[in-house]
Amino acid sequence: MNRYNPKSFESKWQDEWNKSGIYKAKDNTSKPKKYILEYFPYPSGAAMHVGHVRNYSIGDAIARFSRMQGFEVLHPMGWDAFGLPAENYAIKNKISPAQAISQNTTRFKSQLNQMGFSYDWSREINSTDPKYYRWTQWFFLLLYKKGLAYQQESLQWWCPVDKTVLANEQVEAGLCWRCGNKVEKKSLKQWFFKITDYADRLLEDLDDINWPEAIKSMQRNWIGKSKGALIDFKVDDSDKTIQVFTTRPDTIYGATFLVLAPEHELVSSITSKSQKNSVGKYIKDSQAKSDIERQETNREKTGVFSGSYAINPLTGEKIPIWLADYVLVGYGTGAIMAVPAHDERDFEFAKKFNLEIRQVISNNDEVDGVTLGEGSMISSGEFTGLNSADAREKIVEKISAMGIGSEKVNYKMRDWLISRQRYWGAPIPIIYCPKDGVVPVDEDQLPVLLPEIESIEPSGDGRSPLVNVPSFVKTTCPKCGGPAERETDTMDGFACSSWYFLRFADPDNQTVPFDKSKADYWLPVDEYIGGAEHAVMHLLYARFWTKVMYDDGLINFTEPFTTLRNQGMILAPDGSKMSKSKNNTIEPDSLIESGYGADSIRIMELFIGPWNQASNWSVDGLGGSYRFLQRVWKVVGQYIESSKGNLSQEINFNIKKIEHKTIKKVTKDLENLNFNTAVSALMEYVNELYKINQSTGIYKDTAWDQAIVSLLKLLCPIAPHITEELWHLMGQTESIHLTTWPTFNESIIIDEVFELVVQINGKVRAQLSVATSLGQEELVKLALKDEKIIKYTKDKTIVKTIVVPGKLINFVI
RNA sequence: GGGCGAGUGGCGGAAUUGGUAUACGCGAUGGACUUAAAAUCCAUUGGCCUUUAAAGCCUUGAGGGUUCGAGUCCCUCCUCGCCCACCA
Repeated sequence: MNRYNPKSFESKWQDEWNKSGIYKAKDNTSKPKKYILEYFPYPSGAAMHVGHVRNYSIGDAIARFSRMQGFEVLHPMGWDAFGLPAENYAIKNKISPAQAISQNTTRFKSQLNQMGFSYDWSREINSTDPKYYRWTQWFFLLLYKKGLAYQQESLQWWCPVDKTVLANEQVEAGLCWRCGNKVEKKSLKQWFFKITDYADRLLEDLDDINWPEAIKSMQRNWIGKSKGALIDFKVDDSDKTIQVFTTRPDTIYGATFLVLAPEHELVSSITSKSQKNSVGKYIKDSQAKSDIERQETNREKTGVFSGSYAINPLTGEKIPIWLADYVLVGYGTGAIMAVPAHDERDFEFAKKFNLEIRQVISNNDEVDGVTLGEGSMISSGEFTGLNSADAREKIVEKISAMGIGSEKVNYKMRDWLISRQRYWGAPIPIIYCPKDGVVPVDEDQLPVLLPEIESIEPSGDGRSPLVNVPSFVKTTCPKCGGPAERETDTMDGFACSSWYFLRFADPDNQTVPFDKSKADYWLPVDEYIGGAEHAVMHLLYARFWTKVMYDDGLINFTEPFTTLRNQGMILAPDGSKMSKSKNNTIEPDSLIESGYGADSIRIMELFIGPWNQASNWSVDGLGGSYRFLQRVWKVVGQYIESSKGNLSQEINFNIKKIEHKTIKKVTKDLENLNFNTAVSALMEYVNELYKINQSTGIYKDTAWDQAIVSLLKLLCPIAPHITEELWHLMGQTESIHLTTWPTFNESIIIDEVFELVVQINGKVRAQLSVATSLGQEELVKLALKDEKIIKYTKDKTIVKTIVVPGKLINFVI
C-alpha cells in the first residue's frame, strides 16, 4: 500500500460526489428532515481563509453526521453578492460588478469544493441573479401592500465615503459598519421598512428559540423596550406644550427643570430674546461635534438655558427649560423632565448649572445625593407615603384624567432604512407618475432589471448612478399609462439575505418565491451556523420578514432559525484577527497544495478547541492532524493487505470493547458538537488499535473487521476523503457517506474489573484492580488489606468510610 | 458604567457535572534509522528535583467557606476577552 497522500485521491472523490449527487436533498420525504445552514458567504475579492473554513467544517460535520443518523438533510450553499464590496472591487479592477461576482464565486466555490463540503449544489442561489432578486422585489411589494414600506424625508445617516445612506443598525459608534469612516447626517427622502411594528413580537419570540444568550441580549438591547409615560408640560406665557417621555412618572414632583435636545423642533420658538445668542452658539457647537464625541461617556455635561419656563403640571411650579446634548433627539420625544435627585445624568447637570435638586423618593440606596430605584414617596402631595411603584400607576392615572399624558411604551429600535444610492443592488420596484404619484410596479412586470451600465460610480449629488440611465429611468405609469420615472435607489443588501433560507427550499420556482409545501417541509432552519457579527442586522431583519410572511399566510412558522450557533473565530498564529489588509490570512488552498490535504485542515479546524471558542491557527498543530490521518491510513492499510490471523478470544474481545466505547463517546460528542473531544477519542482509538497490531503482529481477525468499519464511519463526517478512499480500497462499492451510523452495545462496554481508588482523608493512597462484581463490604475488606493502606491506618481509628461504587473508597481517620 | 464569557503544564486544551487534575495534540529533550537532513518510529516530559528510583509534599488567577472529597458549589477580590454604552 502507498503512503498516505491526500493529493492522490481528494479531488477524485470531490468529482465523484458531485457527479453522483449523493448530497442532493429530496423534498417531502417521509424521513425526519434536518436543515443545516451556514450563512451564505459574500464572495468578495479576498478569498476564504481558514477562519471561514471553520464555519463550514462545523456545518458539514453536522450535516454528514445527521445524514448517517437517518435524517433527510438540506445543506445548501449560495452567494450573498449585492452590495458595496463587490461594487468597489469592480471599480478598482475596472470590471463590472457582475463580472467581479462571477470571478469571485468561481474562486469561492472551488475553495469550498476542494474542502469536500457536502453541499447540494443543485440548489445554489445567487442574490444578484434576476431570477432571485425578482422575488426580493416581490417581497418589497408585499411589504408595501401591507403598509410596511413607506417613504419619509428626515435626517439620515450618510456615509460620505460609501456615498450612501445607512440604516441605524449599520452605524456603529458613529462609524460606517462597512468602511469604518465617520458618518454624517443628511436630510433625504428614503424608503423604510416598518420593523418597529414588529418590535414586541421580535422581543417576545426570543424566549422560544435556542440561540446564544449573548445574541438574544444584544437583540433585546437593540429593540430597547421601556415602559413609561408621555407627559405634556405647558410652556409658561405661551400656547406651546413640550411633551416628554419618562420611565419614572412617579418622580414628577422632583422634576425641577426640562431639557430639550438641541435639535428639538420647539427650540427656536421657546428661546427668549436675551438667550438667542447663547442658544444659537450652543446649537452650532453641538452640531460641530462629531457623533463620536457626542457619544463619549463621562463627558462633562454641557447645556444652555432657553430663557423660557414650563409649568410642572402637578406642582404648578415654574421650572426652567434648558437645552443639552445629553438628550438625544432620536429617542423618546427628544425632551425630558429632569429629576436630578433620582437620575445620575440630571444630577450631574443640575450640579453644574446650579439647578434645584429635590428628593421625592426615599430608600437606603442613596449615593452622593442621588437615590436610584424604588422607594417610598416623600414631598409628593397626595402621593406621599405610597411606594413608588404604586405611585407610578396612580400618577399616570391622574395625568391621563387631566388630559395631559398617557402611558407609553417606547423602543430604541428605529425603522429599517433600505434605500441605497448605489448601483449594485436590487432596484426598488416603484414608479413615480406626475399624475398618480407613487405607484408600485405590477407583480407580473418583475423583475425590474438592473441595467448594465458603463459608469457605476455614485452620481455625486447623493443619488444613485441609475439617474443617468434614461432607458432605465423613463417608463410608463402602470396606472395611467402616461410617462413616468422609476425609483433609482436600490435595496439594502440585507433585504436579499432576509429570505434566502426560504429560497433554498425551492430554488428554481418561477411562479412564486417558494412553494409553500416545500417550505413547510424544510423550514425552519434547524441549525444555523455563523459568526456573531450578524447579531442585530441580518438576524433581526430575517426574523422580521419571517413574521411578515407568516402574517400573510406564506409560511406556517414565525421564527426562521430554531437553533443558532456562533462559531469561535480562528485568529492568526499571533492572536490577531486575520484580514487581507494585515496580510496575515492563511488560505486552505496553499495548505492543500503543500500536501496536508483537506481532511487534515478539517480535523484541525475542529480539534483546535471548542467549536464556539476563538483559537489561534497553528501550522504545527496541522502537522499533528496529518500524522493522525497517516496513522489511520497505516492501520487500515495493514488490515487491507493482511490475511486473516488468529488472535486470542481475549484480544478479539478487547478490540471489540474499545470499538464500542469509542462509538459511544464519538456519538455523544457529535450530538453535543464536542468536535475536539470526538477527534481526541478517535486518536486514542487509533493509537490503541495500532498498539495491538504492533504487539500481536496480526492486523486482521474477526474483531478487526468491525473495528475498521467503525473507525472509518466515525471519522467520515470530519474527514470525508480519506475514509471514502479506504472504504473503497476495502472493496466497498457504495459511498461511505451513504452508510448508517454505527451503534454500540452497552453490555460489551461494561468492564469486568476496574481500578479502585483508595483514599485516606481524600488523598489517593492506593489503586487496586478489582472485580466489578464485588459488593461494597468486600471492596472495603480488600482495601484494608492493601499494604499502603495498612501503613496509613495502623494505630488509627477509621471514623468514617465512604464507598462510591465502581470508583473509590475514602477512609476518614 | 452596564451585559455576557473566560482564567488549568512551555502552548492549544481535557476532566463522565462533586469522586485518580493535566486525556488528546503541539512543542521540547534523548534515542533508532540515515553519509546527512527531512520523514517515520521508540522513550521521557506539571513543580519542589541538577542522576535515577522509591517515597513525600505542592499545584487548576488570589484569598476564604461548604464537604469525607472542590478545577467543578458558595462568598470576596484580581486579570483578560467580546458586545453595548448619556436610552430619560
